[in-house]
Amino acid sequence: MEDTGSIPTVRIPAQAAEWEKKGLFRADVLPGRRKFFLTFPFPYVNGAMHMGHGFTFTRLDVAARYHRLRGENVLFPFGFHATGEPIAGVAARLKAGDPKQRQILLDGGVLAEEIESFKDPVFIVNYWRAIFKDTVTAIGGSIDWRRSFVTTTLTPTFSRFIEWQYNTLRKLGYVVQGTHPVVYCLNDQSPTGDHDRLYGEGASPEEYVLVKFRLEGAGEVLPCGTLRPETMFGATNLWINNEGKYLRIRVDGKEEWIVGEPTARKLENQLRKVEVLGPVDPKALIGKNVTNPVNGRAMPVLPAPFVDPAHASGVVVSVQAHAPYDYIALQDYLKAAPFAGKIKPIVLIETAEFKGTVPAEEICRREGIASQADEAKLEKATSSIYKTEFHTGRLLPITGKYAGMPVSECKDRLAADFVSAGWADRIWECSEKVVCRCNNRCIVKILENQWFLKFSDEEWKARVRECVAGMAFYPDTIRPQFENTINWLKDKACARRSGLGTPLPWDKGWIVETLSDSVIYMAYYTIAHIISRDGVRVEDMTDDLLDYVFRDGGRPPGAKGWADEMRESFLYWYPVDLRGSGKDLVQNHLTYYLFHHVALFGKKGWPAAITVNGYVNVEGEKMSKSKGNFVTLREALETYGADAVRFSLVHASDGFEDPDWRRSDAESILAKIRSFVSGASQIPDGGQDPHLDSWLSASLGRHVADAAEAYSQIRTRSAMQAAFFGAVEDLRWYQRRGGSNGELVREYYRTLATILSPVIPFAAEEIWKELGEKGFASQAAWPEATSPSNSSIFPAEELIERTLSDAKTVSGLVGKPFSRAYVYSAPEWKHTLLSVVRDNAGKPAQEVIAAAMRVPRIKAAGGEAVPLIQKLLKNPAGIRSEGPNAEEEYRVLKSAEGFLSRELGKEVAVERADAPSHDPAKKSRVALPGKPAIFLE
RNA sequence: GCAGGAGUGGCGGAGCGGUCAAACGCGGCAGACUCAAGAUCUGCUCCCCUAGAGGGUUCGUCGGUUCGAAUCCGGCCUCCUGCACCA
Repeated sequence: MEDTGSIPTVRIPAQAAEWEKKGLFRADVLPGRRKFFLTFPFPYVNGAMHMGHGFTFTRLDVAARYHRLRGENVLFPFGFHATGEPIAGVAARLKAGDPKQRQILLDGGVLAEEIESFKDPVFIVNYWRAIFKDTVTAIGGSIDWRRSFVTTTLTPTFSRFIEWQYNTLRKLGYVVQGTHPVVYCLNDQSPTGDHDRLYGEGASPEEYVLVKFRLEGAGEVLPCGTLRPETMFGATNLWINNEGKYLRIRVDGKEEWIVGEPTARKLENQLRKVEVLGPVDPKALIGKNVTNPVNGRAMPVLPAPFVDPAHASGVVVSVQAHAPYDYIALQDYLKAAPFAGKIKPIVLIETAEFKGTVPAEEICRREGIASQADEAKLEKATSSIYKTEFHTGRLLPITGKYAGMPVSECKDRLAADFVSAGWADRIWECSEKVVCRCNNRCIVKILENQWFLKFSDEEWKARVRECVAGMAFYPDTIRPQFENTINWLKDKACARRSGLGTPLPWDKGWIVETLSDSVIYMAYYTIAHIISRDGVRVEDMTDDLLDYVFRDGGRPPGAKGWADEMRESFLYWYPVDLRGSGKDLVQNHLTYYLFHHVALFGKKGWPAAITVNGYVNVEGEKMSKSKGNFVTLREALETYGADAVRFSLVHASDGFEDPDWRRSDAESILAKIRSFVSGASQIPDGGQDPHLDSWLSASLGRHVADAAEAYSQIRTRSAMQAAFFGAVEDLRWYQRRGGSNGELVREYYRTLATILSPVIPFAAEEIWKELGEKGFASQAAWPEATSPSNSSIFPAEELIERTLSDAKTVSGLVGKPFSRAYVYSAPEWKHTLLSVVRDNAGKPAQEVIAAAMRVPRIKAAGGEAVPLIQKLLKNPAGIRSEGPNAEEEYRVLKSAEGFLSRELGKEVAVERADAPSHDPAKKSRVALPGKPAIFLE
């Protein structure tokens, strides 16, 4: 990507500039060397990066840097996404002089004099792209920038790559043309997605059965929309809005229908031929009779102000017995028109719950529903009856040949029968009222000749499942979510009529839609640097050539050397070893990513691992501009610096819970990092101490191993707990204990600088330089695993820590001043007794006691031994771990006399409990292995 | 509504069948250092008993399995994510 030049942006730390200048993160094919290829979902370039981007990105950058320390050849590229409507929309709104859009840009940090330029979508793309690149560089992103690009025709070679992708998918039969219902705005002439809606988010197209009730005499059809065709056997009357507008129309050149006014256009948009014959006065229909097609019964048309003429056909069939709305409405109507009293509910479904009752009447009685005004209750009652009847209901004999069938099984069959008998038709309607942002009520349109990705294809799905089974997920708990998404995924429209992007190569009126051109661009990264280096021309990137590069196609005759290099590069870098994103992309982008990879690349190219993270909350709340807790990454970097931002983000969550980022944490972490760095610059040297030195080395070894384990699974919080908090705490303890081996401590810092460099690379480099190391911490090798020189080293140190803590507790509890402390280490027979109890774990107390008494030294202790055994048996926790033996314990404590004295500020004497020189309170008797007795005097 | 995930201290969160009052971090309290503040260091920090190292109660909620449950199973409540032509 060419430099975008002079757009003022984010301050780049000198260290980051140096890494870039030295090309530390440029990765090229190194045959034989293990590689690691990871990708971040390229951001959509229409606004600043925020903490959410920062979190997902940092987790990946940490992984990149960790794998680099592991000696792998790591490729971490970064691209930009511009496909779709929003960018074009910003430019268009600005051109139209929309003041809101202008304000949004100003709020986003755009200078007033720059606004004019935002009328050009290309400028918008370049503007944000430059800021993104600088932000990513400033946060310490270890990116190979040579491979950057932006989607859409702005990068003609990328567009060519997308053309190849779709040509290939089509050849493979995965792109098909279809006809599909969508929620649609006739005013905007486009599908209305959730985000384009004023009301009706979540609503989707739903197919109604239109039952054709014929007017007596004239013979026009009053089609009634219903989702419960089975209840037609119990229809009692029709409802029509006597105040509404209705039309007489001819449908498909045949029947004449009377429908609500909007129905005409709906049907037209659902591939029906509609001829409007003129208006109809609904009042004229009131009281007339219609014939129920399913059973020939006559029933009246009644007036109903609650009927929405714009919903379905605008004419509604009433089922007194099973629809609470209809039941209550009729009760109301009867008050005004007693003649209708002869209308009786007809029960046609039997359930255990409503046996022997008229269900609608029954539920209204139970719920105390008295009028149509009780809308909330009616809604609940309706869905309750529906569920009960659908799941447990059977049709009664009145339904003729369907008698006895469960509702859940016969519903679809019955609808199909009605349609084929000519009794019914179908119409699509939104599952709830949808109003477009342009304030127009949406309808369902059946789009013809739309291009789809055939995600419903079972054979394709089976291979994606195979791919998932072979993949690693971090954390693994998201795996079921992928499996599930594969199961329900249906065909996906992959092209739109407007916006930025790449036209479908065979049907240029369509542009490949934004989620559909961002699924295999990882493969493009493997060749992007060759394209820009050699200035490869679009016309040379033919389908044949790309087949050769990516799909083992034969080498085209005229292929140049760069083509071979591309192929080698692709084969070397693929598959993607790790892709990470927020959890919202699991059910769409990440799953599509798997489908496309499975379709286009051989098994060796299938993704290896995915990591998913939660949403960043700020100060305990979801980040939002209106709450005032929206934090841009740039602002955070300027306030706290890259290391503190990275550390605080990455330390806020391990798995895919939503991390909570707080400024106070960032501040406190910043202080800790500074203190850590300054510790490395002033290392005292006081010589060796064999015990303490080997304890410190062993502790470090443990932290290194824990950190490696955590890093490799992207458990960044745990990694920091080991590599930072744990390690720093141990060093502090070492120094407090009197350890001061300068050489060892330097080595300690050097190791920490290395293992912390994935998260705090800037501090790591600073320490690296401070210690006089050559090169970069970012290029160091992960430390060798070490194991402790002897197994009791940790228990021994824990003994000291515990003894100190106990002594302090006791001294606090005594409540009176003391001048000397005596520490009595447990006698040998108690250690022996402990091991006897341990060896006999699980046996009855009598047996354990008997076993202990067979040991002479224990028997000699007599009366003291038995209560002790009972106590140990009661609290099995105490007998689990193995510690130092009696002699070691005494030695360890004795050697810590000086330390304990310093800490307590009083003279401390360590003695053997079985031979105390001074024990007026007989405290030595309570000494236990691992828990010496303490006496303060 | 459907699918998946989650509910542990003042807070963020470890733990995922027995050393759990619960790692680590934040916040709070006390002490050291400082003229002071900040930073740093050292303790304490669920509740109830007991106060010389102790005991008990708790892990959304109600049940169940088990010698033993925060951990496994079922019901309920609450929250998060997605549900498609939209990035």
